[in-house]
Amino acid sequence: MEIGVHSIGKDSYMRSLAYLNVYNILRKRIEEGFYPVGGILPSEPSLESQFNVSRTTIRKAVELLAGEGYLSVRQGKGSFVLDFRTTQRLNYITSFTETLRARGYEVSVKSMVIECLVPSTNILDKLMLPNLSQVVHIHRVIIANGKPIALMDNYIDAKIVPGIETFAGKFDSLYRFLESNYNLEIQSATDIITARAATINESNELAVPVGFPLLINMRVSYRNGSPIDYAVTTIDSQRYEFSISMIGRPPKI
Amino acid sequence: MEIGVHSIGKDSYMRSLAYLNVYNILRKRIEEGFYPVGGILPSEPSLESQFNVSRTTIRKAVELLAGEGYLSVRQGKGSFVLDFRTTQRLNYITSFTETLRARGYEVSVKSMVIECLVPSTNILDKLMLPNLSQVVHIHRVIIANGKPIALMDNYIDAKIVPGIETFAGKFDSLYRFLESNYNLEIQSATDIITARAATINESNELAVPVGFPLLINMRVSYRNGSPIDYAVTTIDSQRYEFSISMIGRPPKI
DNA sequence: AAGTGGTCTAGACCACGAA
DNA sequence: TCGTGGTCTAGACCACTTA
Repeated sequence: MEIGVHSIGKDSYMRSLAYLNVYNILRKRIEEGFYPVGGILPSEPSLESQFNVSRTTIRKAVELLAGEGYLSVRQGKGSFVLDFRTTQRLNYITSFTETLRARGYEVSVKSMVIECLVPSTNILDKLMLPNLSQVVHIHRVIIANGKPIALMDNYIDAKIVPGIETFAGKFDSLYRFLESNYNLEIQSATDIITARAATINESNELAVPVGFPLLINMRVSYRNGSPIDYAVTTIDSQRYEFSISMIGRPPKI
Repeated sequence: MEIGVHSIGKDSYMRSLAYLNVYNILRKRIEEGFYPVGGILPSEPSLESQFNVSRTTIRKAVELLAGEGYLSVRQGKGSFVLDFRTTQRLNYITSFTETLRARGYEVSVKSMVIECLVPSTNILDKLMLPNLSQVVHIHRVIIANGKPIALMDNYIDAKIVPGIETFAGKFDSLYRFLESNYNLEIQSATDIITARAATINESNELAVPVGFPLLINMRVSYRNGSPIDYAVTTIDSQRYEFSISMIGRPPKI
């Protein structure tokens, strides 16, 4: 198997980094059963020569796969292929609107504003974008059973969603929209959940008193290890809860 | 999902791994303000010569710190010290006290009350116990760095933890205690996270104003499919947030 | 142009697990 | 003992930011 050594410039998403190439090929082989579930990956030295790259590169690819639940890497034994189809059911990524619908709510979007701007460095940090990058900001008010339940603010690198302004009001599940229109399939995400008191603006948009406790969910969504979307969801705490299932104890240090 | 991120600094049998040493020293400097929040870490080449290790070692330490929310690492600019608040990765079942300790907090328990009672039907439902069952209730105030951070209320079927009253004040990680003293290893759990305003009692115990937003975590822990523990954690939202990592999209319907 | 982090190489030795 | 992953070195060049 040959790996393109260097392809310079191009689109920032077509860059062929060696470890990403290895990662993508290995992942495909796992998903297609070339490396069967329960089986063992070739050893790292073997992959080195197979892909003609250094150990560092192999290890970075394997680390990504292990982090996403494809592999269990054990010193002295090898890297075992996990049943990714079941592990993914534990904490899978759900869009907020999809979750509400699954709970039997009648969901709609009251208003949607799409604008292009240069956001705060905090948001650029989350998206790992350089200074002064243009970002698309989508603001929505989510209505469940006729009453506002949450505010959603999404931030996406403007380069990867050209022309998205023309779709204002024409979608409500952003994930599904990104998948079908831009071929941007989210693979992993990290949420941070906290709580705080409602501001005046929020109390107006959500129809709750000022100071009312709100649930805040900040999510960074990734594809191939790169952040795609930063989403802040501001939720009426009286009408929504997060539910999380877990298995096992943390790795011992 | 990160692998092996929760390195504990003050481990008694601390292996002299170079990257862990660098990690611990840098983390300590950040927590003590030697590298102030908003400031910038010395460059990686500078750290190389300062610690007399290779770039790989420095990068691994920095990667750990970034993964734990201490640093924002930006190409071409540097590594910036973030305003870290404690976060919990929920992919694994973690005890609240264990998580706080892993983040370098000085954790103690201000008061612990263990009592035996017949709880509300809501709690009996969660534990799948018949009406009028006796349940052990453990109430604790968790102190982090000298200030109350959370109230913990655990409910356990009295039959499976005989004599637990005699251990009042003698443990702080309940999971570890159940594992070692009753051979009750938790295998899975489901959390529900919500938010609400602090009551008068809660405002007294947590030293926050009445009406202040609190994070509420309700967890049912299972072993062999049977509920073992129902835990309600009532948390100062200014000092703690939950972190969840997810993989993949839900199965299509 | 200079300095930063990002990637990568070609080695080396160590710690662990199985034969 | 041998093969596995875990750690580490001393370089090198690339990509991004700032000046």
